[in-house]
Amino acid sequence: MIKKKISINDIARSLGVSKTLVSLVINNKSDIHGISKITQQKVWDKIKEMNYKPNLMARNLRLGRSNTIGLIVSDISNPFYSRMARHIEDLAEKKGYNLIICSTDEKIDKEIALIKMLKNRQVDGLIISSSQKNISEFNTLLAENYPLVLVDRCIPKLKTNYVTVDNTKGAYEAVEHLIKQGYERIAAFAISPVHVSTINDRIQGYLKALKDHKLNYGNAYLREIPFDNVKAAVKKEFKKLIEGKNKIQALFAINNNIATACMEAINENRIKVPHDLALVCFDDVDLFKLTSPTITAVAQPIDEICENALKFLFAEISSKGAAEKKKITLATKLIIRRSSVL
Amino acid sequence: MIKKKISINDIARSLGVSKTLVSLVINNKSDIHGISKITQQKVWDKIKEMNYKPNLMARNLRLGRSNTIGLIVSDISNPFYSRMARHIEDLAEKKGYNLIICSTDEKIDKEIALIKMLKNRQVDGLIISSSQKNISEFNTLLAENYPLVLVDRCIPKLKTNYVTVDNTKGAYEAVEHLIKQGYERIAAFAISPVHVSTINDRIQGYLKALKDHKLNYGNAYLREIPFDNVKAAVKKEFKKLIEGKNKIQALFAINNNIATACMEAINENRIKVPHDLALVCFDDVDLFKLTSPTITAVAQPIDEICENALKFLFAEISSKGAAEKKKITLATKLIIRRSSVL
DNA sequence: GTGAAAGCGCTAACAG
DNA sequence: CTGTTAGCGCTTTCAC
Repeated sequence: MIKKKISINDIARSLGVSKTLVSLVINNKSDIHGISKITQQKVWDKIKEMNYKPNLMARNLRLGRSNTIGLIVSDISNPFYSRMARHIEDLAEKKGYNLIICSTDEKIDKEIALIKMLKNRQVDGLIISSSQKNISEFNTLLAENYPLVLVDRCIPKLKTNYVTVDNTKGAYEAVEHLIKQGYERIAAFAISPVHVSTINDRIQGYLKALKDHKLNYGNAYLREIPFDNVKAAVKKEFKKLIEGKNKIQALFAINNNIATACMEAINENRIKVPHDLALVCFDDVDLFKLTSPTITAVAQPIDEICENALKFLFAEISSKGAAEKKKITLATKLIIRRSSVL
Repeated sequence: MIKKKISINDIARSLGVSKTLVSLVINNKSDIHGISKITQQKVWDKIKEMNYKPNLMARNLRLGRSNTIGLIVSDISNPFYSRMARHIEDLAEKKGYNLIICSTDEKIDKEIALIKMLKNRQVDGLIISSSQKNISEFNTLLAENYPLVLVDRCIPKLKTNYVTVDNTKGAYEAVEHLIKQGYERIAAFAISPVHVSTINDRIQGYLKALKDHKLNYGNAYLREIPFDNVKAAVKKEFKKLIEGKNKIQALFAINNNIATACMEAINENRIKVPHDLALVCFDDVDLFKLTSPTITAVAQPIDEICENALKFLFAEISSKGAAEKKKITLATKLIIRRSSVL
């Protein structure tokens, strides 16, 4: 059995003092309360001797906080989110906060359940890359002044903090780059749910680039890949698109997972990139510079995203949700590699 | 300001009943206490009406648990660990547990501090891929019957649960594969700290394979890359090893990060793989089948690792640390790709 | 300089 | 069937 943990009471009793005194010492408030150095030392000695550790759950209950922040993303094993998680972890730790990480698999209900659960756990603030279509859950959070910042995916009409990148522009630049290389029939593989801001914005960027450059086929080459069946769906659609008279010349993958699946489809079909088909992708992943060929990608400033998100979140936390809501959109960077340059 | 949260007391008062009653209803114990259906319904209605959410921190303090498990790894953005985290998250969630994820950057002191912090937070159990050299911290945990399972990296002499893979054999097979392909001067890039069981075992596997096949240069081609400077160090060592008369013919990268760095070094030096140099790697990553060339890798059964780890951990939790300590070593699988086959 | 007492929100033993 | 009471471990106001 786990040994009975020793509490502040045990320290107090064995020292013949009150637990108030011990608490004051522990929390470095003994000086302002004028507690003698001698007593202070005695307390510290006893704490060490008995190997006392404060119970943070009790402290937090009393203080009405948890020193925990919740991070909700679609899938923590996606390298984009795991890099984000890592950076957030580091920044949070500096302020004494820990991170509870939750994945939704793009399931709206699961996301809502997770938000509720984290609130019930008294998490001090939430960082969410949301799959939500409906904003009512967030309106509730806002009405409660719950510290919240949306990252990656945002909901502009919502009066809350967010930090994202210019997805439309990033996609536009990627597709424009393809056009300038002479490619005309450019397909795009989006991922469901398409209502998510990042995905939708990237689609808009794609469509706008086509239009601005007089490629008038609209969304004829736009495909939506279901989140839970990426590989199979990509393969199937890919096969269709590379056949026939109007077969595509280039492909825009809307995120790193789609790009990876595209590369597999490309290899299976023995397509030569960029000779037979060019590829660009939104999201950069370390290994994209080692694939064959290396993959042109739209890189996001992950560190900056996290730094801003936490700055906003801590402002909310310290103001109890009364901070001015800030919205920031960072720039992406197109990294041109071999998959799009003949 | 955050609105005053409503508590079980508010429900009880507004219903003119005791909070005991409300608590019983909430916890589905009303039937065994014979509380009338009518009263039950009234409670539920009021809960909905007032939008009451139980404060889990208070409940957990009372119950002496947190429904949280701590996961400590060297770096959550390493794909091996992020995939592990994801799977653990899913399994834990099914049992109503959440995950606090912490990265150590291989810093022993940080790991110890994190263990203490998580204990103070009353985390119900710990899953650790430890960088520890000294086992005293774990002995303390064991003496306290703290639910613990080591994953990935283990400390065999410790009487605790662990689940790992046969790193020695995995490395042996990888290196033997190289030898059978005719390569003789095979270097290995390990990563510090080398005392970590997985790394050490892989080194032993490498050395044993050399020895068993009469390659008697011992550790002449073994290099240790510092964890916090992988790319630069790999490049530097790589350059040295591919020059001169005894230049190497093959390279064994001890984990996925090292492999990635090796690939970059290979490209920079315009080395042709596998013609000029073969490469095998411990850890498989999705994108390794898309690199140029594709990379031969020792794959670990991540899902199985996690399933066992959680099975052990929950056994500890439910028995309050009195479960029989289990140790399991799973098999790896060598996935042969182009980087090692002429 | 120090202590008593209240209370954070919850559960559970016991009483009736 | 329902309520009283105690207490998880901690902080903090107020009193001496």
